Amino acid sequence: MSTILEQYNPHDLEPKVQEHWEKNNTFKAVENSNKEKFYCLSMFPYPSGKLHMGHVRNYTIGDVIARYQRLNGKEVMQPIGWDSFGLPAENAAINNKTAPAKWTYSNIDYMKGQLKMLGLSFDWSREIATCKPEYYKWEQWFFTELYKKGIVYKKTSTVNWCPVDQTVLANEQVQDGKCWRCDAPVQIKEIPQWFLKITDYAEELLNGLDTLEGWPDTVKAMQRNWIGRSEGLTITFNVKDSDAKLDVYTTRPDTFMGVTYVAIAAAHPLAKKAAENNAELAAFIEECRNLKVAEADIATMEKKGMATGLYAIHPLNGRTVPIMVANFVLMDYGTGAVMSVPAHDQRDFEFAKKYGLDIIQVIRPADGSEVSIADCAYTEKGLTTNSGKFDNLNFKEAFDAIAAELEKNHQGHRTVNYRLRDWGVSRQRYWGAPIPMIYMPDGSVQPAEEFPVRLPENVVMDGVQSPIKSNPLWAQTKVNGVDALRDTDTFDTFMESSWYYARYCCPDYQDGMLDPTKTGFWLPVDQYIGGIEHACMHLLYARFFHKLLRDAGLVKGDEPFTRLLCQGMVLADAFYYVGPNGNKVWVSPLDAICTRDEKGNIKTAVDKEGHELVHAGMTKMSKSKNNGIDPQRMVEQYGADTIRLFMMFASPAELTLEWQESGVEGAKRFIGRFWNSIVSLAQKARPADYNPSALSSEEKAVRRDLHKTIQKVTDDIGRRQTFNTAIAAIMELLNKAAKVDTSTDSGLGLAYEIYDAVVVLLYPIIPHACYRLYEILGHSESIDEASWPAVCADALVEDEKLIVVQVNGKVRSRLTVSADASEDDIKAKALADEAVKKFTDGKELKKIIYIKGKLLNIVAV
RNA sequence: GCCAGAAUGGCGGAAUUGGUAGACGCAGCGGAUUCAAAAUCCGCCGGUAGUGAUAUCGUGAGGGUUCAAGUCCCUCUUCUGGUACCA
Repeated sequence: MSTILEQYNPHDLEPKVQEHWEKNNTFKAVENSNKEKFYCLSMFPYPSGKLHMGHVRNYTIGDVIARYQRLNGKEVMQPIGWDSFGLPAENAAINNKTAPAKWTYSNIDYMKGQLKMLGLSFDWSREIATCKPEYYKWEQWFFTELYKKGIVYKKTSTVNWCPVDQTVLANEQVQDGKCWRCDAPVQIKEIPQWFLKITDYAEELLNGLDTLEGWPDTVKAMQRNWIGRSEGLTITFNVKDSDAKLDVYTTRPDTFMGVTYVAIAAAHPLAKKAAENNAELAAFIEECRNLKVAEADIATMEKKGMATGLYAIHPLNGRTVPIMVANFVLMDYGTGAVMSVPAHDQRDFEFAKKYGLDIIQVIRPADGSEVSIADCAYTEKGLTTNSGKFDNLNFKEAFDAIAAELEKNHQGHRTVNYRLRDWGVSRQRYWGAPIPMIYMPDGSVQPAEEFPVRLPENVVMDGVQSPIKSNPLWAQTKVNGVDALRDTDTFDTFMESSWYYARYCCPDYQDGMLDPTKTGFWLPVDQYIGGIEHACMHLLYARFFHKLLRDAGLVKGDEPFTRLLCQGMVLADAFYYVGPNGNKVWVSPLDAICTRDEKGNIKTAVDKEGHELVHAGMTKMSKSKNNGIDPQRMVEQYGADTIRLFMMFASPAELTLEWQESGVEGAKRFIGRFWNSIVSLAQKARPADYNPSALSSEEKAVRRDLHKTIQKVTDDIGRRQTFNTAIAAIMELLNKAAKVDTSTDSGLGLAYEIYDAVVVLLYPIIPHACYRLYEILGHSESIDEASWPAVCADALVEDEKLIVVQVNGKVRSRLTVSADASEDDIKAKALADEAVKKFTDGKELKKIIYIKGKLLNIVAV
């Protein structure tokens, strides 16, 4: 027998195993299989330059599920590609004096190598990059089809405008209300843009959530709130001494008699008209432009307003109420006007107090109690009061009565309203798919007919203007011999990510956007995995697109993703110091030298150059905060299996994961121990005849643990998706297995049974090590062809059970009883127990609660 | 602001349907091995009182429901994600 035992050396082993997979096309997914299909998809990455830990977490989770399903006999498709259009490429291109395309393609190359190092079981033959014309041409085609169907329309909408650079800014590019490049205060500007009518599908998108049993409730709740269906009233106010009318929408018609003013957007036509003869108002309207378009900014800014001098006439009580311009009312949303009931809405209340507007209480508590509206609005629903003939009605009665009255007068009607807004897809940027629309000299618009409308890749970025806008030649085209101009805007990149999952089914299909046969086979995606940050936007857009594709006959079924797992962020400590210009300079946590208090919290930190650092806490790993931990460096140091194991063990998938180097060390030690156990076991040949029923009772107990563990790991990975507890259960089992005496044939047989099973249980998580260990255990076929271990029901039978005995809810004793002990036996034994008697002596037994096979609680006073 | 999460030992976390709080791992401490170190192996490891058996307190804060609450309900605090042009 050889005395040199094979050492665990991931740097030697992992590339070899990966080469084997690549050579054998092990993970190529085929449609003509007799196995059940399983489509496992992780959200594709933006090729930012390097893989980050968020990617590693995402793809490791996906890979564990994919490999688990393969072991369970499924034909698994796990594709990967690149979400390769987007803003960062433009910024990087400027910084690195290169073209976005070149930068993007080289990033893809590099990151592809990094993904391969992780040993992920992707079918690389299906790789997609969305910035390639072969991909986006179909999106452009589909957009023109949607245009023909009336799903696409154009309207003006607001953007962040830098008046100095004369360019549109993303919300991200606005910092403290100023342009990130030139520091000029940003303004709101209205420009014409293309929209997709997602609101036409609002009801279906909302109702569809009820069918998504495999989605987390939290995501469904977020989408429900995002769609924000409400039932209310659209009410028309006449404007005093004018023909103009104002439409408002309210979900609280019961408060209607308490309206004391109407607020309109600064961009509202009435406001503009009123400002013509009012310099002060014109100045205020101008001031309202100094804003960011982001909802969070609007919601938290100081609420300001100014009277227009115009009055609206209340349709039911004839009262004239002032029309105010308010900075928090936006023309984009709803009708650009809102009715205000300060007595029963907190924002209206504060606004009314500030500008001396009337506050009239029209709702009182239903229980008859008094409520003061001196300090804040009363926003509960109750009974109407001070409402004339509508008095003493509850919410629904008041709603119905007021709606009926307004409908009779033709001044209002019931409306179902959605918070969801139509999807604006125009971007004034270069690095995206050109919008395939053409403007004719007569002002008409028509869709392009040839695809792709190609984006030039060899361009020079000036840092301000899109190259397809600054080069007038690009837009020039001819339609039937007539000179015309192309749209120079590009698509929102959420367009590409809304249908990539379907294109993976047929990445090379030339005859159309999608091959219905292939999508029919693979769709829906059985398991989708991605970050919770996409809960509302990407996941809603993709669901919407799926319905559009369905209506075009390109896919079947109503929903694209059957089961969804939203992984948490990967966090690391972030540090910065304040630079010479008052800017924050972020320092990598690897370069921060910390002192900690007795609780282990970071007290002070300095970097190598001696800058005193501010600890910004554990935050999402990001480029902007320079707190990314480089996965490649980690794989080079520890091996892919160790990184995979740590990621799956350190935290449940849906929660945040805090990067801790010591935890990685622990993961590596575990693999090493597991390796050594198997290598030394394999020094002894398998016993020829292994008979589990001949095991000693101690051995039987360990075998029971093995089969309980198989059962638990199956449930944890397959149903619960709590990979961390699956790993903990395996560790626990292996701690016990290490104590099995292998000097007897029965013990040796048991050890082989355990390690044969555990190698397969761990294969989804640490595939490289398990690949080799399976060989070392003496199996002739590859572990890639193995099957998930089966639970042996006989092994699970227990002859004893543990009953916890409580007195008044506190644990006082534990009883081991035979498995068939009756409730009365257990009660008698518990009451006779010394430790129990100590707490029941001299007391009256009120009752005894027995939870079968688990617990007995004696209530004694 | 609004929507959705999260908070449990020194740390990451476990407790699946209201039923033993702290599984598993990290760090730490003690020991074995070693010339020594690394690696490895064994043991201990929430607070307080006690030599100990044990008792008692303890799951962000404050209330409540229950025989029983980390878990359910109400109020609040802090942190995280999203908030429609970052992806």
